[in-house]
Amino acid sequence: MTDRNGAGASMRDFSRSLPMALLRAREAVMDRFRPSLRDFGVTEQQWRVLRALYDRGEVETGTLARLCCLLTPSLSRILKHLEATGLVARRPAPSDQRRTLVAVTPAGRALLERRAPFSEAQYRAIEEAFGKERIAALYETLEDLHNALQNPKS
Amino acid sequence: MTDRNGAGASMRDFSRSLPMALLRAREAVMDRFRPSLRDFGVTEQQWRVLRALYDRGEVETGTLARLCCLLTPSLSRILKHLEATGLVARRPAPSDQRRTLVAVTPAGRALLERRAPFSEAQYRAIEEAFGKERIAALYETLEDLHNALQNPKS
DNA sequence: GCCAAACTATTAACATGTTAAGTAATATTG
DNA sequence: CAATATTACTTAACATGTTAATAGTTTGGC
Repeated sequence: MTDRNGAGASMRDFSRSLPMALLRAREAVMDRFRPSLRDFGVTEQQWRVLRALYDRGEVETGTLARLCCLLTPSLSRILKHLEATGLVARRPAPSDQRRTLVAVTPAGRALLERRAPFSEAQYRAIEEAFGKERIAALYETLEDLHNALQNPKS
Repeated sequence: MTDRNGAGASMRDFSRSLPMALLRAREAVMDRFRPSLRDFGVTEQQWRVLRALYDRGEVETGTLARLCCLLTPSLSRILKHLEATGLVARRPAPSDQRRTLVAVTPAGRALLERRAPFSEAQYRAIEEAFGKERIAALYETLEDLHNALQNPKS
């Protein structure tokens, strides 16, 4: 009996929590990116939205939420803020008035391109510290894990 | 030139964002745990706090924050809530009145032990879907990544 | 064409993430 | 030992996470 709480309750060691392990790793990575995000006056989530729009052009809100791993209520507020600061533009979809199309503005694009070099520099530092091949392998493992858990036995 | 935004800006593909990859994987995992958290009326972060206290006994607030990957302002509010609902107890440290010691109460312990089996069942499902060995390897990779990024070149 | 059901986005309410400022206790220095 | 700096925690303010409810559109029978 190694657990300090007795009772024979079979509880896994807290250090073997998968959500915690993923969170700790992610925080270690984000600590490298937070300084420049702060310097450019955007939050992590705002950057994700701008980043996705830069790649994809004009997309629907729902699609954007999936791309950015955001829930639609959060995205709603983020878009309100980004629109107010002139970094994105919204318009109703012509074919379906329920849907909203979002796109990055020239000002948003300019911000993206100004910060990109700082972000890339951190990626190079991370790859140097951990190994480019191990990073590539990690991407693959994480995607596999995501796919494996996507469709439950239902 | 394959980027749809021209301008020659060298911006990595959004799918190769390490924070996004870690977040997507974590969300896929958390989706398995959220239902039972909801059933037991605790948030993810509240559970982390209870879980850490169950393992470690009485600990200082600062230590607890590090263990749970929480910032101290967040932990402050979480502890206020957990104390109000009788799941944890706080007292000033006898040797240093600045510090606060926190411990789980019997009610908190009871909650932990009631939910533990549901959590373990999900771990078994995840290990079955992805492979116990790959999970173990992932833990190691994530910890290595965390350690590699801990002490910057400074 | 009409009505109920399904869909999309938003708002509301409460909890947490993040940074800065504040408060109280301890440690340091002269 | 008094003035100062440091430490530990909390509060404050704004942004997001999460769930439920709401409002406007569209779709599918009938």
